Amino acid sequence: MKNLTERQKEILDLIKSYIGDFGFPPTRVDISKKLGFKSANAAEQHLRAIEKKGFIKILSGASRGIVLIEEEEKGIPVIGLVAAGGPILAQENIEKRIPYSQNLLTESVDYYLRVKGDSMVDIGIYEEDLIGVRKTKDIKEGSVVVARINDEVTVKTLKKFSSDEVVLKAENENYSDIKINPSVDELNFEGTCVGLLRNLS
Amino acid sequence: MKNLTERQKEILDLIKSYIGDFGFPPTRVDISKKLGFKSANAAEQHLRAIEKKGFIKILSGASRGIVLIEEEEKGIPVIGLVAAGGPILAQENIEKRIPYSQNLLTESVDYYLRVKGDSMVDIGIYEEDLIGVRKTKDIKEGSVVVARINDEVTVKTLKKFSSDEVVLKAENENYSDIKINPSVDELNFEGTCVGLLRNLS
DNA sequence: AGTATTACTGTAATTATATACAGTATGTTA
DNA sequence: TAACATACTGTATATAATTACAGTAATACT
Repeated sequence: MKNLTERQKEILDLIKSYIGDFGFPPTRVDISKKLGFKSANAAEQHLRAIEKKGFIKILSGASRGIVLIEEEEKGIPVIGLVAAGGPILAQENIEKRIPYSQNLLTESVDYYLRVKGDSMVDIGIYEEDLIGVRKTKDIKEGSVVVARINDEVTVKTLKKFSSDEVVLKAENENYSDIKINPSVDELNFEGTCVGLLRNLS
Repeated sequence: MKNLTERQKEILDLIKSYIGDFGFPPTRVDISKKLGFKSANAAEQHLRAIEKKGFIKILSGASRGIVLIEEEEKGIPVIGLVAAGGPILAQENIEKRIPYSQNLLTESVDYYLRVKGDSMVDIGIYEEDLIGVRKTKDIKEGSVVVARINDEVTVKTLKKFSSDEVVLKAENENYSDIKINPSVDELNFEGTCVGLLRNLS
């Protein structure tokens, strides 16, 4: 997918906002009026260029037959199992995507991670829950973090974070703390947990 | 807003599903083809009838100029505190609304209810969580329900449901079961809990 | 019995729309 | 330097689409 020129972006944005306003795409004349073209053919040729670059599909013969091609990055990915050795957000880990939800969780979420195991039940995080994760390096002691220890991804509370020792706490009395020496084990923080979703019944 | 006839509903549904498929509304000819009309005017007259009843707006002169009129519900309501004496979904109870497009839970949700108190912590439902509620009379023992007892709204697990006794269980060992005799106390089930949202951090 | 509503067919006119073809001009790539 | 992409104007035309007008027929309401 090639990059659009400034003008082409402008036209694509116009199409999107027109659809937002009216519920259907603009005609070539509509576009030309809004952008001040004196010929509808200017719009036509822009549309063809945008189609060629893969951002829209023009349905031949149909009036207003402009179909927006969905961008891949639409919606927040839901991660099921994380395959060892790769990044969390690798395509193979993405179960599905759910529409952006800024209004739902107050902080912005980069992805949802499906919880495996019962290590966090004491703070109400259960198996199969989806936790909303925000990718950030700015993690604090006391917050629930997504950590990767030697390629294994885990969700725990960050109890202690210093240069010579990191302690991750499972919120379940049956589990004991995980103590990590960062110079021995490979430790990465993938993000902080900012919300939770659960499907009941 | 008058009621639509069966045929008119069929046409309105067709319009909605067509928009879902293509991203723009159908023409009169499109509608006629799908429903087997031999004259596009059949569609035209149905559209006028549907417009007259307030479900769509026809933009004169524009091709595919059918605008769906949104029903007043602009999203799933979030209920904070329920004022005594009124219905849960009364305007005064609605904190905000979450757009349908952002529905993250698999089952359909009629509203979200903000949890007050700690009576359900043992199954991971905490104060300030939002539970997704589905309005239904079809409730089962064992499921988490939203009940109204003498005008007070509460969230509990339905433990026993028979004609002479209803038992609601708080999922917190510090609380005891609520036993209700339906012939003495007024009991209504507002719905079942189908999901949960939590904002962390 | 008369009027209105629903649910269509059939024809036709007007206008809305897509789209081809012929240009002009500028800047970028091979 | 030729070929190509971008960014338009201007004209023209086929066809897509709306929409008016004239009917038919069944059912409901007053």
